[in-house]
Amino acid sequence: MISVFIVDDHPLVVEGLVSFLQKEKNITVSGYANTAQACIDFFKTKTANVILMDINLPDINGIELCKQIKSSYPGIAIIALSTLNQGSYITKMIENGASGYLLKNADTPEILEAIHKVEKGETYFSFEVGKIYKASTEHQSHSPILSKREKEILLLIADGLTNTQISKQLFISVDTVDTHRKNLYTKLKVTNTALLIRKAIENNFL
Amino acid sequence: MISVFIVDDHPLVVEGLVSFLQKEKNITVSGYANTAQACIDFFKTKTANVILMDINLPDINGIELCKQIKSSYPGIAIIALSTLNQGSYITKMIENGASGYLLKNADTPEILEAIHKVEKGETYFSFEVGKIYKASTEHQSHSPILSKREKEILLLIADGLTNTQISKQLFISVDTVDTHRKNLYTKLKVTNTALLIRKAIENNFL
DNA sequence: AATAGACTACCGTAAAGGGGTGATTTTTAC
DNA sequence: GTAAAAATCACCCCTTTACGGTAGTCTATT
Repeated sequence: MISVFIVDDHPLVVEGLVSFLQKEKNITVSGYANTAQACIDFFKTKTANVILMDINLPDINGIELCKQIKSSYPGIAIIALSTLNQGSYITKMIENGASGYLLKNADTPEILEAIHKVEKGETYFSFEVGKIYKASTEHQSHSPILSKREKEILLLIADGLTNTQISKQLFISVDTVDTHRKNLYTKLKVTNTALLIRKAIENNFL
Repeated sequence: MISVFIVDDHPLVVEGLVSFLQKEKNITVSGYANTAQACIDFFKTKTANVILMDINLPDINGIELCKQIKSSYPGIAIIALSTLNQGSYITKMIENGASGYLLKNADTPEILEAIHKVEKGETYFSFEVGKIYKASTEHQSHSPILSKREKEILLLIADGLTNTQISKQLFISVDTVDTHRKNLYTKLKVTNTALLIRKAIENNFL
C-alpha cells in the first residue's frame, strides 16, 4: 500500500487526484494541502510514501518546500507537478531532491507509473519534460556568462540611460561604460541596443 | 437539472470537475473533451446547458472555440477556465460570448455558484478576475494605437535594423523612417531604443 | 472648413557603434 | 604557487546612427 500526499493550491487538481487515486487499490491518499505551510504541518505528526507537489504554491516556493521536506524526511519520494512553460524549474527541483517530474496535462496511467516508480526509489520524468529539460540546459549553455559589472550596466541600459548617464551613476569613465557595452554586444552576439534588449529579455537578464 | 460539459486538456482537472460535480444532485456531467475538436464533435449530436471551457487547448484556441460554439448554439452558457496570468484573454473571452470566468484555483462552492448563475442567464466572474480585468483594461487604454507603418517599422527596429536599412527595405527616405521612429517614441512614451524595445515587448507588439 | 492622424521629408547635435591598445586586479586552473 | 584567463578600468580615432525639433501633403472624420 502506497500512501500519497498531495500539495496543490488548485482545489480542482486536488479533487482530481484524490478521486482518481482512491480508485486504485494499492494506493491510499493520506491527505492533501493547499499551501506549503499546511504540508509542513502535516508531516510534523503524520507521514506518506510519496508527495505529489505543485511547484506554484501561494506561500512558499515549491522548490524551497521540496528542499525542506527532503532534508527533514529523506525517505519520502517527491514528484513535482507543473505546467509546461517552466523549463528552468525542472533543474532546480531535481537538484533539491525531487524523484520525478510530471506535467499537469499528464494522463492517469502516467501518474500511476510515476508514483510506483518513485516509491521503488526510481525516478520518473514525463517524455515532454525530457525535451524541455534538454532544451533548457542547452539554452543555459548558449546563454553567456555576464560579469557583475556587465549585468549592472545592462540593467541601466535597459532603463534607458545613455553611456554618459551610466558613467556618472557608477563613477567611472564613459569610455569604460562603452567598453562594457561593446563586450555585452560581443557576448550576446548582437550589434545594437535593440537586439541587446531583446536578447537580454530572452535570456532572463531583465 | 443542469447538464455540464467540460473541455480541458488536463485530465486531472477534468477528473476533479467530474468527481466533484457528480456529487451535486441537480447537476449532471453530460460529457467532457480534452481538445476543442472533440468538443465541437460532441455538440453535433448532443448538448448541454453549461460548458466549462479551458482557454489553453492544444488544437484550437479557447477564444476561437468560444466564438464558434456561441455562434452555433447561442443558448449554451460558457464559463472560461484559466490560470492567473492571462489578463488580456479575459476581455477576449467576454467579447466572444463567455458568461463567466473562473480561475483554476477557484474552490468548489465558487464553481457551483458560477454554474448556477450562468445557467440562469446571469454572469459570474471571480473576485480576482475583476481585479485582473480592470488592470488589463487600464493597461489597454494605456497601450497606444500604432499605425500599420509604425508597427512595420517597430518590428524592423526590433530585428536590429538601422533606420538606413529600414528605409532601403521600405523604399522610403531615412528621414521618414526616423520620423516614424520618433512617433513610436512619443506614442510609447519612451526616449530611446532600449526603452522602446522593452515597452514593445511589454505591450505584446513583438 | 476645420481638426486629427498618417505618411512623408530635412537639419543639427548628441550618442552609439566599430576598431584598436593597454594597465591593474581578481579568479580560475594546473 | 604560479601561470593563464577573465574582469575592470581607461584612452584614442573615426563613422554611422539616433534623437530633438520642425514642417509639408494627403485622407478621413466631424
